Amino acid sequence: MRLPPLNALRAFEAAARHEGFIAAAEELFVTRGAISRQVKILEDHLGVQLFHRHTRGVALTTAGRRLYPVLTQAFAMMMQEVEQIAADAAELRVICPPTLSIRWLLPRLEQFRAAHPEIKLRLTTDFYSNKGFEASEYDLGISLQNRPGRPEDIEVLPLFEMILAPACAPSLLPGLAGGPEALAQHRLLHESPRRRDWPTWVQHFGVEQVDAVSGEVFPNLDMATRAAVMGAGVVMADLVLCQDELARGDLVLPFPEMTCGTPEGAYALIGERQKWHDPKVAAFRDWLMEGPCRAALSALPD
Amino acid sequence: MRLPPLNALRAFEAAARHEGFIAAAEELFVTRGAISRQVKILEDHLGVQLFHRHTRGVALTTAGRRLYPVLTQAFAMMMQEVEQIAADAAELRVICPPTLSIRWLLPRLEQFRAAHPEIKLRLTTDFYSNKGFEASEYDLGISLQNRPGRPEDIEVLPLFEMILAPACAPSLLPGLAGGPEALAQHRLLHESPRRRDWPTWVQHFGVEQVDAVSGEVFPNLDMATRAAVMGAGVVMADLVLCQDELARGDLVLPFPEMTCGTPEGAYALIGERQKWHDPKVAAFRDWLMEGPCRAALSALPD
DNA sequence: CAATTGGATCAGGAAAACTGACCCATGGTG
DNA sequence: CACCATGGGTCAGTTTTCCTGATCCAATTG
Repeated sequence: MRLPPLNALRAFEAAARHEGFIAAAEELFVTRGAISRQVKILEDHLGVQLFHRHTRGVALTTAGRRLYPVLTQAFAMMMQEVEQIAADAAELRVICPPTLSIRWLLPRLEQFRAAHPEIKLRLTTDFYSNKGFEASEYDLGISLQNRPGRPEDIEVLPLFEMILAPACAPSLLPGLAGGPEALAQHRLLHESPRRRDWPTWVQHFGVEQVDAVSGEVFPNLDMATRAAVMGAGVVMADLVLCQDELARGDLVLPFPEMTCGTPEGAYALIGERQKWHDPKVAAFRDWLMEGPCRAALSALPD
Repeated sequence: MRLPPLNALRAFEAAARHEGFIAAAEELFVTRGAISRQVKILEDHLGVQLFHRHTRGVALTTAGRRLYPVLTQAFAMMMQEVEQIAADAAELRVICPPTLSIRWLLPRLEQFRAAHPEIKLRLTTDFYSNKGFEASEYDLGISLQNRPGRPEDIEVLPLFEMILAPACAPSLLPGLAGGPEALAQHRLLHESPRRRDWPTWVQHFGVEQVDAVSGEVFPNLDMATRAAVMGAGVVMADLVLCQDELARGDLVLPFPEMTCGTPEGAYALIGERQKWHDPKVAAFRDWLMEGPCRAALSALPD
């Protein structure tokens, strides 16, 4: 047998739940006549009375009492999942590494929220591990462009180059007037044991006197930078992420001409290919390219 | 949020199950365009893509993979209950006591089935206990008219009177020529320890010499009657239920004028009032009154 | 005993669903 | 390499379903 008309099932369920057609009609935003008719349709389909009709109100028959809870449960199941999926779909989940998040993305996010109030953006500030997409925990991530072992179905959109240059508090400037070799006499500040920014720069410019792994280590570049502002040493700064300190003069570049990139390339927006043209994803992507990225590029040399 | 259009849910479920719109369309007896449209309606409602559209076929998205099994289960739940209820509704469950069933109802039932092929009649041949209706095990019962403690909402339709008269094999007739008192010299056959047919008759005609509870007991009147045919004794026969034996001369009535009724009254069709006008119940009732009952009445005296 | 309540019914009209013809892109085939 | 078959998208027009709103009806209530 074929499943009876679904609207009739829903009308019956509402009528049974409310123990009356009028209340059911109100719930479903229709008239009593509509409920009356739908219930009759279902009864005809099943070949059983589902309600006893009294002059005042209705009462479930044996068959009706049997059908009702099953329908309630089935509709509840559907409803719950549908609501959850719709709620999740309204969200855009983004993960961004700490320094980039706190120094660049987060301050600009209010702009995005204002431009797209319909999108519930949820930002996670943390380092990204590939399993975030597999577990469908995140719709988008910000990461570095070149990463080994990235799955084939991940789109990568470069945002802006990471440009490195040593930076320190103005008080340290005199001690570095002698040129890059003078760095050997200073404490180097590292963003993490994992990243290789000092070695990259030292190797790029062949400053052999400097021990590129000496100095102090922080969990992220933000903290290393703040330490540098306090005069604790020389940080290998990212020109974009430190632009505020540089603009204010809290940090200065002892060797402004000696900048280089990294093998990891630019910061990049990454996301599963299948979600790449999702409207929310597209909105975030477009906003990022139009606003924050353009601003970032203007902070870079050349 | 409101539940999305149910037809869209059904279309999606079928499409997901078949992994394609064409197969889903065939299942639901519509065109592919209809499925395509319904799926899109659901996607718009949820604000999520449910299928990835490839040039050849479709594939569920994360959201679709999540929604699909829930819908399948919910529809299956509904379907199962609906089918069961419809199947039960097509059945008419009747319970009838053994002797009446085997000697009267069952032989005539083929007639009913032929007249109403759409009704799946299921006969239970057993004694009736009131809980049969409460447990909605039976739609109709055949019982005796007067029974203490019968609930108020049970309809009772008398069928035909139970008329008692002693009956025996022709071979015993000479021994009873002396009149009812001669019964004292014969074995009495009882239909059950519960029924009081011999005492009723003996008391009605004041045959004091006869011990109305002596003799042999059977689980039902049918067996007692068959014993009587074998010459095992004298049974207190029901004229209607023994009409075949009487007509064939296998049994004879030694005192044909001495018949009486019982305090339990007529056989009666009983059923819950709320089911009394159910079409299947009405069909059975009407058939019973028109056919078998009329025939039964003609077998009775007066 | 009139007013109210809760449902049944029906003609007419609104809304949803479907059809059928067309389009498009792709992958296999002669 | 052209061509067909496949599988889906789209849209105007039509069918079907569904709903409305008015009218009945029967029983309860004040």
